[in-house]
Amino acid sequence: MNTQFKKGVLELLVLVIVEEKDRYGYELVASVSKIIDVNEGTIYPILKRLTNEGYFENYLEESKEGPVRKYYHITAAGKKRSELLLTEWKSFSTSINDFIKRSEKK
Amino acid sequence: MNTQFKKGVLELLVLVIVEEKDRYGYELVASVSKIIDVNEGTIYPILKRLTNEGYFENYLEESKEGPVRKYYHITAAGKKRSELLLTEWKSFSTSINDFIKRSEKK
DNA sequence: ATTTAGTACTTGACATTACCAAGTAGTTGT
DNA sequence: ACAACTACTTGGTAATGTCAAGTACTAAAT
Repeated sequence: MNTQFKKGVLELLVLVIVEEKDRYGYELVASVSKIIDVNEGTIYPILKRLTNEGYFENYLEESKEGPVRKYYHITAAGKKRSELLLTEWKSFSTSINDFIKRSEKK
Repeated sequence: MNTQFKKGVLELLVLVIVEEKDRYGYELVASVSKIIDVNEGTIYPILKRLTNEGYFENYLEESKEGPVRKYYHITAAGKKRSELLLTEWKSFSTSINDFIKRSEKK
């Protein structure tokens, strides 16, 4: 799958998934992977960035099945960011898909 | 509009528009701008790249309204590339939009 | 007891692509 | 001459995803 298409969209997916409920990184990699193929080394830096930018807060919790998990919780700013990206994505993908439909009719 | 969303998609738009008929750069900037906001300095490098990669061929033609125009014509490889990107885009945007719809229902 | 597999996170080097800005230059109308 | 529009070029920058390698913990198999 074209790597370029994912740019920006992964951030949106991560925001939406964490907004639903608190998640830890490894879990997120699995969740996002169900939607589009993605790499561990891609998701973790996004989590770190979104935390630095104030969209997430994190806390640690022990696990019975492995090492400590770092959970991410969305902030108010994160919810705003999520809504903004969602709106932008819908408008963007609609524009592109409408254009494609028009060009296919010809 | 989120710059990142455009990555890869501009190449697709350019391919589809040139596939329809031969186009010159300035015209393409205008065509793509009708679909999504885009910069001159973004389109010209894409044209150069797609030509270097064998997806376009170009030729010059005089214009009555200004300097010489460089027209781009799609090659067989370009048509293949266009189809591939189109398929990938449709699959990608469908995956994302289906996920969004599911998450909004909850 | 040791190995293997699965869980969980980190990070540095790299590749790709869009933006911005500035520049060159032809044509037309004032 | 000058401004406005047409037309193309390019160098520096920013943003983000990939790859690869590494650290480390737990549980089950050998």
